[in-house]
Amino acid sequence: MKKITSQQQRVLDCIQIYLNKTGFPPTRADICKELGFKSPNSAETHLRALEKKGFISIESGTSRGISIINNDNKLTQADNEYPVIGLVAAGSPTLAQENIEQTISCPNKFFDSDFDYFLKVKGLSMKDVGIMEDDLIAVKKTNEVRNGDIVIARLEDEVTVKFFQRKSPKIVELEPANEDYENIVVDLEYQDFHIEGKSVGLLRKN
Amino acid sequence: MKKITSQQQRVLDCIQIYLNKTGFPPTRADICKELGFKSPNSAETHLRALEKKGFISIESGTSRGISIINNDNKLTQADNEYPVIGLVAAGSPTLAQENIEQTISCPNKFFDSDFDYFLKVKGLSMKDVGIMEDDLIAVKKTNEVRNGDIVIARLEDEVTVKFFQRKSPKIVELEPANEDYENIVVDLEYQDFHIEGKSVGLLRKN
DNA sequence: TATTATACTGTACATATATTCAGTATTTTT
DNA sequence: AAAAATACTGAATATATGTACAGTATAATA
Repeated sequence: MKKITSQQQRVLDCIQIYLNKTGFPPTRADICKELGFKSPNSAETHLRALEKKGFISIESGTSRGISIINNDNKLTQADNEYPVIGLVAAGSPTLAQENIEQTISCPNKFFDSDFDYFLKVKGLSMKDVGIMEDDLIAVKKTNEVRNGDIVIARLEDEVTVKFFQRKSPKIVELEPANEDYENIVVDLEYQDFHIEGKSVGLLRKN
Repeated sequence: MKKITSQQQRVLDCIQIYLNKTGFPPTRADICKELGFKSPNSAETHLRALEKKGFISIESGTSRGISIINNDNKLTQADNEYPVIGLVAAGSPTLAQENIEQTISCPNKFFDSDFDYFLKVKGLSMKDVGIMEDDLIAVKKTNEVRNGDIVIARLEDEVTVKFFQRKSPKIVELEPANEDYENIVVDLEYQDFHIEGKSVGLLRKN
């Protein structure tokens, strides 16, 4: 696929938005109205460029005969149902009671990594990295985590979301992103500690 | 949903098949050709019946202005491609250059409201409400906003994300959620100001 | 039984729309 | 340095298309 200019991308984008909104492609005039062009030929030349580069196809002599060519994954991109699990824990972890509140339909490769469920955040212990109350964290179940990862960890009966930091073979520190909260030092030898998974993304509805 | 006749079902199927094949809806003549009718009015009356019964909507005076109304849970609950638009502006708005970086496949009803595109955030002017650099805001294109809404606004040549607050008929205030940034007072009489849309959700990949 | 909905053919026309031609100017590529 | 691509305005036009009007006929409904 050849490279696209910013203006051509705007036109392509405009077509997609128009399609999403109306269910059918725009006319040249529609594109002009949307992007502020004053001549239908402005849209026309952009469309021709997009066609030449293989981003769209244009059916000659056909009104609204534009279709966006999807280079790769399209029809096989089935959605999965992902459960939303409530984190009852407050800033310092309190409870680990998992209850599935709902499911969300979402493409498999929605985040950069695959994931297993959404976790609904309680408390503001990670607010400085933009994780707010009721946000949904996309969690990948794994215990392979690195220093600096945002992890979902269970300490005794309490589940929490924090930065992971291994201090020594037997000491792990869970660090909040909020100066009102304090680091949690975990001694693996004497405490029941488990990494549930790590955050690979975030979803917020408002 | 009212009951459909077999001929009307044939027409509805024809529209869907045509859409799948071409990417845009058929004309009356297309339907006639496909189903063997000899008058465009045959298609027209069927379309009117389908519209009356709520299966499709028809945009008056618009070529190929047919869209199939999704009676929710369908097997073909296809995702839409939503463009990701880069916001080059920093905390205080700097540039309005829109460049689409990618598209994201996402279910239509992913957020509580429908939306038109994702906006990639630059700067930290809304960090206190958990909107961080490179977050993707789901934007619904509208200019109907209320006080307290998170809006995407254009002031002169600069696009920014802020809280919306109407102070008087001619004065609007754009308020950041970060004490390091200051409110922007807009005089609608003397400044070129436009509401691009409002935030209906947020997506973060990490 | 009268009325409405369904299911067509056929003609006609206003307008919605694609598309060409003529320009101007800047940027990128060769 | 020349050629091609990009990025427009503006006007003109052939045709693609929606849509109304005039009929005919049968089935469903009130």
